[in-house]
Amino acid sequence: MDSDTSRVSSRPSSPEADDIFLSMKKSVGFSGAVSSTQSDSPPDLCGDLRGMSSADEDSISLKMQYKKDRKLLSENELQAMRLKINSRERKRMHDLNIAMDGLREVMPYAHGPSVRKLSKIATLLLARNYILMLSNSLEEMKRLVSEIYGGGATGGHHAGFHPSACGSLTHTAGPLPTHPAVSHASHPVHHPLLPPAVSTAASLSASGISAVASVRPHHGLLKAPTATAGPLGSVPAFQHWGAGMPCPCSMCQVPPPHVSSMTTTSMARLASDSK
DNA sequence: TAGGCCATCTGGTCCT
DNA sequence: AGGACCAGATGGCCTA
Repeated sequence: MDSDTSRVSSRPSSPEADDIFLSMKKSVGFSGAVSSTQSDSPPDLCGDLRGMSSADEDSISLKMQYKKDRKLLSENELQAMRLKINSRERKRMHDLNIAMDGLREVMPYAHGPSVRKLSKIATLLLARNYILMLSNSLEEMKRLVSEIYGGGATGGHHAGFHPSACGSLTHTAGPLPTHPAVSHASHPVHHPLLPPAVSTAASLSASGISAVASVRPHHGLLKAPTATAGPLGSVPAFQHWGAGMPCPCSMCQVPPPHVSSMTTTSMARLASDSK
C-alpha cells in the first residue's frame, strides 16, 4: 500500500473518467478506445458523426438500429448504462489492485517509499514462490524435528515429539523461519523468488535470484529482503493432542510435494521478456 | 525514444 | 436482466 507512492500517485487511480468519457464523446468522438477488432463488431454509439458521408451515416445508423433492436434502449439509456458498466469495471479493477497491494504487503521484499512497487506479474510470481518456499521450509522443519525427537515413528508421532515441537515452534507463534533472512542460519532454505526445486543453497547464486531479479534489475526492489515476521507468525495454537488423532496444525498438515510448473527456464523467459 | 507497466474502455461470455 | 469476469485495444506515464 505504502510501498510506492510516487508511481501510483503519478497517475490518478480513480479519475472522473466518466466525465472524461462524456467530454471525449462530445469532442473527439471517442474513437480512441475502439479497437480494430472491436470495429468489426457492432460499434459503440458514441462515434462522431461529423464529417461522415451519407454512406457512413447509413452504416452507423444501421448499426445503431442493430444495437437498439438488441437492447431496446435509447441512446441516452445506453450511454447511462455504459457509464454504469464502466464504473463497475473500474471499481472491480480497483478492488483487484487493493488486493494486489495487500499481497505486496506480506511479500518479503524491500518495502518503502524509495523502493519501486512490484509489478503485478512480479507480485504474483513472488507470491507463488514464497508460498512454495514456505511449504518446503515447513516440510524440512518437520523432517528435522522428527529426526530430533525420535525418528518420526508412525505410532508415536505425537507422543514422541509433538508437544514440545508444536509448543515451541508453530502453535504458540514461535519464531518460525518465515523468511530466508531468518532461517538461513539453521538450514538451507528456498528463496521466495526461486522455484523451490532449484533454490538450494548451492544454486542460490546460480540462476533463480538473478533471473527473477532481472525482472526489474535496476530498481533495487528485490534487494536483500528484510527479516520481517511472515504470515506464519500468526498460526493459531492447537491443543495437543489425542493419541492417534491427526493433528490439524500447520506443522502436521504437510502439503503435498509440489511439482513446480514455474521452472527456472520459464522464470528466465519471463525475465528476458521483461527486458 | 523504445519498452514496460498501468488504467480505462469496451464487447463478449458466463453465472445468478 | 443484471452483474461479474475476461480479454483485446488504446493511450499515458515512467525509466533506461
